[in-house]
Amino acid sequence: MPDRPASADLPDAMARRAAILGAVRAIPRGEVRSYAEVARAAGWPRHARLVARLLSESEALDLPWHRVLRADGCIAFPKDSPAWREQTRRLRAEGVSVVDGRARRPARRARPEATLDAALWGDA
DNA sequence: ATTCTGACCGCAA
DNA sequence: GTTGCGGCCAGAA
Repeated sequence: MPDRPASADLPDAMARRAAILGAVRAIPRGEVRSYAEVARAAGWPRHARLVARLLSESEALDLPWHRVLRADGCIAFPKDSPAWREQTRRLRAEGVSVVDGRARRPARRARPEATLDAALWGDA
């Protein structure tokens, strides 16, 4: 059974693409994910870079691309670039706290009684 | 085939 | 907290 020349893995590529775009669409408003998290959720760990590539291509596709950030919480674009500003704007519009191009995660507060022991063993 | 590049990551220091 | 570096994957030259 001959030929299926060079691109036997084209279907594979399509599957990855579909899964990844779906994973991006699944990010709820007001939340953010890293490229690697999206890749994992899509079932293709180690493909964080592919996520970035697909997002850059699918500009026309109406995706919540702005909810995807680097693993350190920073916007992936160069600081102060047009895209950088746009992403900041969109995130803030959804209630995400962005400081200097970086999304702040909900900070855990350390009240006196909220100690490690309290968390583990209960303080009641 | 080899090399370069990119909206990246994890981990050691 | 930060930086550096090797690792990773896919497309273009």
